Amino acid sequence: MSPRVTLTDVAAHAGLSTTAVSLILNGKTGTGLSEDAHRRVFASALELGYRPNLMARGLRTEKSATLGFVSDHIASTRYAGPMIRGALHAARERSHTMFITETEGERAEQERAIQALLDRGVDALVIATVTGRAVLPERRPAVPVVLLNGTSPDEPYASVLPDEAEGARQAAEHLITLGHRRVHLLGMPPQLYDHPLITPQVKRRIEGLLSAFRAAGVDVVPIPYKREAWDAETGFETASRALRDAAPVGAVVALNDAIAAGAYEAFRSAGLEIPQDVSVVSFDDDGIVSFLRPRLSTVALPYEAMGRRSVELALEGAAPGEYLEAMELRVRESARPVA
Amino acid sequence: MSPRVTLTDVAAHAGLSTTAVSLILNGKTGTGLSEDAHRRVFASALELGYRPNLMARGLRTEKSATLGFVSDHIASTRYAGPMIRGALHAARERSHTMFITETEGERAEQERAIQALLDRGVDALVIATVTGRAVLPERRPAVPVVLLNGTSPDEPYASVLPDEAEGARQAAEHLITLGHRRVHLLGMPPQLYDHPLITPQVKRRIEGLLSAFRAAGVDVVPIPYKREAWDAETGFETASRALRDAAPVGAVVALNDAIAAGAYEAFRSAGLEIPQDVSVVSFDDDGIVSFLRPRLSTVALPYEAMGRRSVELALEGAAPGEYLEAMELRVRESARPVA
DNA sequence: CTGTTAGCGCTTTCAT
DNA sequence: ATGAAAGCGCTAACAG
Repeated sequence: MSPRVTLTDVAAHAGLSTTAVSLILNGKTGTGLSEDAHRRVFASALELGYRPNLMARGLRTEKSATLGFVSDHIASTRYAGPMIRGALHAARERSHTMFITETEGERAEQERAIQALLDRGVDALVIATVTGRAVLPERRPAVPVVLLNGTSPDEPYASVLPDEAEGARQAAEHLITLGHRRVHLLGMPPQLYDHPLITPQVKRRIEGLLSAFRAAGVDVVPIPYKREAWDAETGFETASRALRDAAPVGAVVALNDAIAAGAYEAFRSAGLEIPQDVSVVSFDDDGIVSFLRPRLSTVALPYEAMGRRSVELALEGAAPGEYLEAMELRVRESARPVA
Repeated sequence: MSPRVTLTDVAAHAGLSTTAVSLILNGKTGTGLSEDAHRRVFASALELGYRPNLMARGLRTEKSATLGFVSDHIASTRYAGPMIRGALHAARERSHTMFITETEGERAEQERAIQALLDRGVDALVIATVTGRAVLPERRPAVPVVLLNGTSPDEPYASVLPDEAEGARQAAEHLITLGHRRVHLLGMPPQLYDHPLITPQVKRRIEGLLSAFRAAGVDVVPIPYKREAWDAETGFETASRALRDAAPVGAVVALNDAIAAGAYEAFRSAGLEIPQDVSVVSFDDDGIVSFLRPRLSTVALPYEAMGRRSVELALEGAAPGEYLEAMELRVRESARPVA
């Protein structure tokens, strides 16, 4: 409708030059502009409803107050949501606006997305993954890039990751403190390396568990998965196998919540009560298993905090390296002291 | 790193003016520029890796190839995901990039978000809601706006909605075709108007059901909810009440999937088999109840298609009015012919 | 067939 | 204490 109000309009209305108005509106200090000039400018801007044209400003300053969030998946998983929400909040607090794109994990699509964002002058890029495996851009963009929930094997990028080692330590510590001296690990990979499920994060989770238990002299019984999936079915199967081949089972660590859910089933079918007969501790705090009773004690993935952190780092152009976000054990009712 | 390649660079390299290059690169026709000029320009652009600066272009053309998606919730619900995905796809197909913001349904926050997006020159806005109740902008923005999954009571906006009336008709038709002559409606509102749960969409769902059943001479038994929530608990309670106060119960329509899930429980506790003893049809096709057995026959909400449609309409500046997206009955195993 | 010029709205030297 | 002028990269009248 009404043609946009520009700096020139405000200047005319305030009886000053655009220079003066720009200086004042941007809070530039040390420009001996009079008190009165300030007053007039603010009044005019307010009265006319002036809003700076950010594209024009960006053209001049090379800053767009905009950033790009490139994610492999956003709709198809419940993990993306919290990361995006955290990122969105951090961006908003810094008066930035966020472009979001979804790449389905395809390299070509990601390149297109990054290019499209760069063409629009984003100030920074966060490349997020829900799978834990980041796809790196072919050429390093000219703006800061941070990897969210994914690592860069060789090339140095800033990457935000959950502190799996410390989270694992807490899970182990919990069972140790409760007096358990023998613990089954449900969903262990048959071998630790070069396996599709084993992202660097997962490796740290497992190694953290192992080293904490070892340090405490706790007996660890790995129950590897057969199917390559960390789902409820695997949980059911590994728990059943533990009961059959490695009894007695007094405490288990499920490598994620879905496995824990399956294990619950298996233990129940076997007539065992949780936590009276067997203690369960798990990872992720995945909302989807909130229906479990007794409620699951699990180490939460800090997705929202990670999302937030990623844009903070991106906007301040943080140095390459790993930025770990704390994982926290949420103690509920699925584990208790050994009888 | 390398300073950005501009139009001027390409022009110099090709030995032409920026005008010629601009014309050629934008595929402007009818500008008798020589074949040779075309060749040289494309070659130069390619060789130098030229990418147009979209902010500069936008400053000139008033088009940014950008749009804003303003949603009340994105992380906290599983409905937002598909809408966003659909919108993202439509935007990408049209070489547009999408800003996403989350407002928590707060008017002030939404105003801020809209203003921020307008400041960045978005070409259009889609205002999405997962609650079904759109918050309208205080002043109508200067760019096209479409409401996604929400209506505008008074002011005329383009709004994309599920075709609830037709979806309801399909659900009713299904039971009618199976020979049911008496159907219980689980989760009916005590009165149809001025009730918190009753968005215009829901009203159409209910009225669609009622009119289809009435037309077929089917006996409808409404079982209103007590607690104001369409959740599993309400499903359990209404189904139990139907059994107790309005037996026999041979077929029910649950007003959404959560209610259906609760009803499953109630029927089972009462020793009834689905679908042998009672047929169940429902609405939403909410992934979260995919665990139900027998699998639920339900009328799917077309969220992804709606998301897609919303940006198509926004980008073409569609006229105010309602744009309905088809709902589809997904026939599975929860209903069968009357004995 | 091709080039000159102006200008989008803003910031930023540099003068005064 | 304030303003003139240049210029960010692009497009579009208008001339030749």
